[in-house]
Amino acid sequence: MHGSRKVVNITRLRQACRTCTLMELCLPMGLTSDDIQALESIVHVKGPLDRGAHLYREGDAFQAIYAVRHGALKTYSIDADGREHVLGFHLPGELLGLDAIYPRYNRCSSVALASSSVCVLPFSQLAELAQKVAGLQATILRLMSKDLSMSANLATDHTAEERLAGFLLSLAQRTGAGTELQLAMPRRDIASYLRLATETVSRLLARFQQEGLLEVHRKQVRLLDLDGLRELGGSFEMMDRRRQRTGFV
Amino acid sequence: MHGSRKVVNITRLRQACRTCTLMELCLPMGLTSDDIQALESIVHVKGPLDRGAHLYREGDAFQAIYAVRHGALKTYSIDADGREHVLGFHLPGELLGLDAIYPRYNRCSSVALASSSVCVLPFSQLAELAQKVAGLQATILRLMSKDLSMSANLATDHTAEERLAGFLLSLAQRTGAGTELQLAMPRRDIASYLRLATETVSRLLARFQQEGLLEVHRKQVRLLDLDGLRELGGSFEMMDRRRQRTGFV
DNA sequence: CTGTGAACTTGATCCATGTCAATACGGGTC
DNA sequence: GACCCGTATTGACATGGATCAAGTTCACAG
Repeated sequence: MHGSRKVVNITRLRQACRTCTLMELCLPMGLTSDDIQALESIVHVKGPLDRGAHLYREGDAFQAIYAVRHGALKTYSIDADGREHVLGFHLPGELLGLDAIYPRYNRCSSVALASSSVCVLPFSQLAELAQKVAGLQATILRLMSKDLSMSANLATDHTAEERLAGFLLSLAQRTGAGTELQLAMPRRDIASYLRLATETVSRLLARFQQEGLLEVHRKQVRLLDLDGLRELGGSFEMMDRRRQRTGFV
Repeated sequence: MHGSRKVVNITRLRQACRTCTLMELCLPMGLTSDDIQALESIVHVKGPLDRGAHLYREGDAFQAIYAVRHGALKTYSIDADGREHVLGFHLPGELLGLDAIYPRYNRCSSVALASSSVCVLPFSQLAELAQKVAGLQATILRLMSKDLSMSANLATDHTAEERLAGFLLSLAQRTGAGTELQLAMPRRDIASYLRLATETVSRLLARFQQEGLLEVHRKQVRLLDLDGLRELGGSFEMMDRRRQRTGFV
């Protein structure tokens, strides 16, 4: 764990947003080439983060927000009784750490679910730049607004069935991989995120499979009947048409 | 409904943020006098909205965000089965409509729970101004970040007991009225927001009263044992010390 | 003061989901 | 290929909260 540091730590690389396949999902979205150049000058890449490595921890002073480049991360907090609660999953192109702006320290921890890398966006510099670049300010506001919509979505679904179906649809959309899902997170994390027992997730997946809605084997999921799933968990459906991914990181 | 229009419609008043008792909670927070003057020039007051009057409806094009001046509003959406889901309550000093920035139309409706008035902040002008006034951009980002934290809080509590206790603590803090709460919303709305049955809310309030945690009579609630309530629903506790209200609208 | 309807409370019952307990699988390593 | 251990599945049972069904209280109108 110590000796591997030298190998792992390829941080502080400059990031070329202009050639990043995630450009259409991420902050540079809609910016001019000049604006993106300015953005690149304050961004650097961090990673790869091994599975289990933390990006930040609850209580850390707020310094930066992050954009996922590849891999997957989860955010979680530990409650008074020591139980872990998963607050969200973060896939390539998505921002991370926005909830720390207000309290000025992180109220949750963030850990890699698989080997991952992120773009680090030092917040004070980012805010300063957004002051000059209207399109950047607009993009940040829009992405934060999207996160607000997403949490409202989770809130609307109530039964276990609805939440799991909605979660799978949401994942399918966010990964852009069509109907073929590779779950980056263990059942326990899905359950925690949806506030269900691990066993319930397992049983529901089995039932969905019996009903012909999907095929599941461990972390491999193939969605067979999208309409059927939508009937169960419709509200998770997101509104973003641009999210159709074209490339892969 | 039609004839009363003339009386109700005292909209388009200019708002003097500088003398508003909510200044410390709302957008002008931390701005210079000049900046606030610029803000005032784009803000106008709308109201009073009678109980049941809508501020905006699901599907409306996104034009403005709103700051509650007095009263209380709820946001809700109607699902595919026609059931209403309460997404949030909005008290004086709080912003409303931020979730519509991203999709550019409102994904939920907003209705007054009691006679209310709001400041209307036309978004394009607000964004333009935030471009010039760094403190305003910072304030907007911070308030949006706070909303993200709040939704994470709701997500963390699981049992009915925890959610209701947390909700009451949150309300007490947000109203700043100490331990004396006047619930603006009916039980049905509390239940919908916390994803419980109305009867469960009623029973839990009765139980909390039996246990000496609070006194409740219809919409009047007096919190007697804050520590006891915190033990049940601790995670709702907010981090904002400035939220201690000094005045009243 | 009395009537009316909506909001709330209380009680009885049921069921979805949590909990506890085995068991099975599969990816690593040697 | 065989062992190992964390992850996932499956089963049996317990229970919190939903649902159904009366009542009760209160705000308000007349």
